[in-house]
Amino acid sequence: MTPKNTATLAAQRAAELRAQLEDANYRYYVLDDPTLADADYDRLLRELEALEAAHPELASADSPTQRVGSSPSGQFAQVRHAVPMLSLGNAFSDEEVADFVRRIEERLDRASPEFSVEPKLDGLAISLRYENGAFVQGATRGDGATGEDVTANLRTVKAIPMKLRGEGWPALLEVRGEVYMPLAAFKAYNEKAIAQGGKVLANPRNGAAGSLRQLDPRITAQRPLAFYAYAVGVVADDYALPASHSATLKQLREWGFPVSGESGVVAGAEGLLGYYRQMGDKRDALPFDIDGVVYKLDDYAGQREMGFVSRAPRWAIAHKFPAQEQSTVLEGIDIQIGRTGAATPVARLKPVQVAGVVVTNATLHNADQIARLDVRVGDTVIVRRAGDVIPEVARVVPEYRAPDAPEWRMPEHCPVCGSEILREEDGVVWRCSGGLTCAAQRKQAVGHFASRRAMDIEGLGERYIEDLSDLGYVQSVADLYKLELDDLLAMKRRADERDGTTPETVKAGKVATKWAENLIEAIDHSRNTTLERFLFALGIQHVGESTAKALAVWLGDLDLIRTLPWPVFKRLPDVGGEVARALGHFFDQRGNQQVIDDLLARGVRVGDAHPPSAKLREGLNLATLLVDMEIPKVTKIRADQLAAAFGDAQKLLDAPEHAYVTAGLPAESAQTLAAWLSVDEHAQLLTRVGEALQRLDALTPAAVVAAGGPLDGQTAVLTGGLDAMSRDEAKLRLEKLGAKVSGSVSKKTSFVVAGSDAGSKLAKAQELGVDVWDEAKLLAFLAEHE
DNA sequence: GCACCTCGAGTTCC
DNA sequence: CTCGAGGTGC
Repeated sequence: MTPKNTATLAAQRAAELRAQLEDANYRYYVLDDPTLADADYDRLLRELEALEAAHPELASADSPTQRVGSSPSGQFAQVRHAVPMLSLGNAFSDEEVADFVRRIEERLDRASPEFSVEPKLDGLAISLRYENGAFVQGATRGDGATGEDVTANLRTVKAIPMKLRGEGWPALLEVRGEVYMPLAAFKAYNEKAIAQGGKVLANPRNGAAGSLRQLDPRITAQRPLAFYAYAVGVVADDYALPASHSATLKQLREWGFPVSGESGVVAGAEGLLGYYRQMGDKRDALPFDIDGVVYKLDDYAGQREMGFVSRAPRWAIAHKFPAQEQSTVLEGIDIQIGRTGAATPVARLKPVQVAGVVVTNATLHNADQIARLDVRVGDTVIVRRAGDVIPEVARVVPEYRAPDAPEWRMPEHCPVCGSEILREEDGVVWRCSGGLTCAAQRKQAVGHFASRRAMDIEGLGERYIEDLSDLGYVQSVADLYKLELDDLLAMKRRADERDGTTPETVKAGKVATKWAENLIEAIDHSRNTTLERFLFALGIQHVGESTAKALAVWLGDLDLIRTLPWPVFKRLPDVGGEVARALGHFFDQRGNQQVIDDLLARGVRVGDAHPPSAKLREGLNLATLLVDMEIPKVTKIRADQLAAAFGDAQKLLDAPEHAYVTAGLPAESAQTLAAWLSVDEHAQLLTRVGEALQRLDALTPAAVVAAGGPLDGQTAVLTGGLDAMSRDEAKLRLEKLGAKVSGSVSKKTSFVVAGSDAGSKLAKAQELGVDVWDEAKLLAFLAEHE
């Protein structure tokens, strides 16, 4: 084969590859109907790259290979827009939109004119110039009259066609549109950046703007940008555009430009407002950020007649959504003490409307977060209500900082009780060390105890707990069961006096009595509870509903649980060292034992005790417990040897070091063990383990709980609201049929019950291909099997 | 040791 | 509801 032939073949193949790759881009970005797998796309692209490298004469600026970015260009040149890029007037209310429509109706003397409507993307406006169908220059909006030449960067945006498709296009064409970063791409980019320790993009808009202003197009090429066209700027003189904006958009799409699928045509003010609400509802589900919608009078004749006021057209307007982000002043940083003593800094903000609600507080999570954001009291900050409802401080506006604003530091003492605030070793959380001596922790402990999922004392809310605690009626949760009607009435009287409120009790004495009677009744009602609720109510660290239930099911007896040494807890599924130690630590405290005694003495009943389950007992012996005690150098094998040789914890403890060697341990291990056991604390633990074993041996283990429900072994997840019953009830009924009801969806989930307004869990279920039940299916299933 | 699955804990506003 | 971290299985 002659070199010439090779070159011709290469040229043919290159043209073929370019066509295929551009077609793939078009299908992906414009038609939203990808036909080529990513891997195939990459393969074709690499083949083309190789060809172009071997035959430099084939290289061309509009080749798809150029979309990976060429070398840095130094600086951006200025580009003058022949037709200025417009700015739009804004409307924030229905009236402003009605006014806008009325002005047009009056001027054109036409009722209910038609408007082209489209979402307003939160990105960066650009202009693209095509000469003879080829992309030659792209520029940012700049000030509207002059922008920057970002051609090389725009070549890397795959949604922008390098060549126009179809035919009949004008010799000169300028297309305007928005470059943006899709949310999924933004998220993926940041996740990757975090994993690699790189710089994170603040938000999709900044991501798009920053990416386009990169001097090195190779960096832009790595940013996942997309594009939507929304207008035509300059067009060759001899070319007649369609007569309306909507027809022009259609034409642009045929030429290969992505046009928003959310655009449309509506008539009159009602049409516009209807579209606005529709997009508002859809907003969170869109794959990109929008900050409003844009209305444009559809026909060009009407547009010409309306004309401009200064630089904004009278025939178009942007209708903005209430801002998701607002700036406000950080007036202070308070410390909130949680139930476990966690000290959480909370931003006190000058009240500001964000996305429809007035925000005055926002969490700052922890001290690390404050350091990361570098927030200082007095700063102007940007507050955001992002995808979720909870407001957060997104960032600081450094320009407005007072020069002498000091860095914020975690206070050394608890603002409530004055105890030291300490940080856990290599943890992020700072904690008040006061424990239950801290009024804040005490109040929250009572609140947790009384909460619906714990002891369920109806009517005992934050306010009463506050008063009961401050006025000295309730110090510990056990005091609740000491309260009498007169105490509550006296407390109310004192609280009213303290606050200077005129007690309405003078006139409505009966009402006040009724309130107190109800509370006494609710407290009395809570005396009858279950072991799992009781254990959960105690508020032991790391022990939530699920762990409390495991303790109740597997061990079955409060008297047993409150005396067991911590290694025994490790035998339970999903209980490891951390949780087991927390349990042991809780029950080791005399004060906690006293509270339990008081509760029982004052009539709290936790239901009938049952012996530990047989399944637990099978795996519970000296050998396993020795492993669970986390003794250095004592592996499973060593523990088996020791258990076999000594049989009993006390004998092991009393034995001299050489006996361990006789039992089979290497000298070094024996020495380590002896040293470990010489610590009093460790010896006592082993003694208690031995006693616990003896105690357990004396009990007849409970038979394995009878299985056989129709949902045995299945894991269900509930999301959204149900009409026929509460989620709690649904959970209970599913559990009765043998299902485990969990909070998060994973591959292991058997099915998800999705009620109304189901959120991310439903999405996750669909993503993982997990079965989804609607409420009807749930009801049918319950009806059939209960 | 790593990846995945769960659970616990904390949080705002009406 | 989400984040962080504990627990477990590979």
